[in-house]
Amino acid sequence: MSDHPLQSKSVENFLKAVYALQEGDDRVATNTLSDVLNKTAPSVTDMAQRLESAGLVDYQKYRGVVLTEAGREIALKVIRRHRLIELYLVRELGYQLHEVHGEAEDLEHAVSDRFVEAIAKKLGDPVIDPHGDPIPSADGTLLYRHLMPLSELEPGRGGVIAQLKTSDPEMLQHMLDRGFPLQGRVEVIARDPFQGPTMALVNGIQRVVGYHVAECILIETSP
Amino acid sequence: MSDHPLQSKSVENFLKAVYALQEGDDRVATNTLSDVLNKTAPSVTDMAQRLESAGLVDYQKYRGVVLTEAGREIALKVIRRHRLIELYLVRELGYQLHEVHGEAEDLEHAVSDRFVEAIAKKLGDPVIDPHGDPIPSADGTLLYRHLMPLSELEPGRGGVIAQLKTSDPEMLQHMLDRGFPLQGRVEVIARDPFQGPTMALVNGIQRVVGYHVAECILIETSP
DNA sequence: CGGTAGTGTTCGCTCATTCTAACATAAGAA
DNA sequence: TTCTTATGTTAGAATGAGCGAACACTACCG
Ligand SMILES: [Mn+2]
Ligand SMILES: [Mn+2]
Ligand SMILES: [Mn+2]
Ligand SMILES: [Mn+2]
Repeated sequence: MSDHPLQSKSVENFLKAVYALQEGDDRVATNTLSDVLNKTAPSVTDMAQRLESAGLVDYQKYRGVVLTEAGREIALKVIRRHRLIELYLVRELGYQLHEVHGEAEDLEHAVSDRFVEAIAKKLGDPVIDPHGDPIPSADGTLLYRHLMPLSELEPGRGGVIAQLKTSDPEMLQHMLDRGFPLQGRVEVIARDPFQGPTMALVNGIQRVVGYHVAECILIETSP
Repeated sequence: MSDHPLQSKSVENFLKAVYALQEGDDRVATNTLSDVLNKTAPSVTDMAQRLESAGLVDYQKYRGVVLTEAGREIALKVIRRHRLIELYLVRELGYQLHEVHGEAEDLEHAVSDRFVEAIAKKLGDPVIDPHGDPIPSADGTLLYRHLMPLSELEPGRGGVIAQLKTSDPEMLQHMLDRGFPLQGRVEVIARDPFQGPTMALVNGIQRVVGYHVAECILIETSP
């Protein structure tokens, strides 16, 4: 427990990464963060210690990190910014889907609350960003949906493409190239074994996509 | 002469400040920069030396600093960003005039070229920002206008309010409160001596404003 | 239980930014 | 011209952010 004001690009990115990796209550390993953030392990340990003493994470030597409530609040705020900015870029400034993540990754650390709420209002307080991720509300609430990876849908089952879960512009582009747009109606026809490709009908057209990509195409299933 | 990539908020703000203070060829004193940037003198000297060795300014011990061509290019680019952002905030996001400077001061360091050109296009490639400052074009050209401070206009003379030359939100608010909006048609009626107030007709209504504020209200004069 | 492979931390450095205190120079007054 | 004051620079230190090399734990295998 400390006071330190502590805020910066590095800190915000760190907290966001912890939030994203920390499913449930699991502690996040420093080396995992090292990979995700593209920083060396010593840098991550160092940041973990600084944020621990700032009260934003609970860090325990050799057993990783979890967000405190204060840390979680900041993470959600940054994620809200990120996703609203992405949507704004697509809707108001003509960005392509694959262009927005990089830009938002920087802008999220520079815009004021005033700015965020102005674009939120202009966009009509949206709840989903252009990749299909939920946008946290100003008070930190997230829309919950139970989504299944396309890679796990049995042949015969289907639904709507609800999320393209990647921030890699190349993969995103690939998904669209292969004919899997957000909101598309999809029905699985078949899947090869050994992590083979999935064949599916998307909006009535037959499409094929590899296993690892299909893992990142999330479906809101219908009976 | 060096290579260093060197780019950052501090550097960009420094170059912008030098640009603004450097009328003609005059060297800018480190202490002047110290005031404007709200940094101590040693910090400024230090930055001057680092930018000298990066080839962005010409710094001479005890005689201040001038931009090199490379430095000027960066300064103009940052100013373009700043002013386009200000205009965008007013036109598209409903900001008040006095709110935009602070926001732009941060955003100018975070937005990409892609972003700047997107908003420039959306705004119709404007040449004047919401304070009346000229917006440098992408290739660094500035609209030139010969403007006179209201404080120097003889009684009987007049013109159009072309620029409110302050970044202080309070002063800006004050100018508008006193009835001196951009584009207003103004005619000087009288002025008290000893740096006294100026009386003027603005859009037909009689107004009064103090000397120091009148110095910052720039007029495009008519015969 | 003991040993090793893999994980995670410390140590010691570097750079950018900023500050305070101490020192140096330049410019104008006498 | 010499002295004083105002202006400007160095010295020394701190903080945040990162890195590579060396060291320390854990966990799992036999
Ligand atoms: Mn994103
Ligand atoms: Mn970011
Ligand atoms: Mn401004
Ligand atoms: Mn700035």
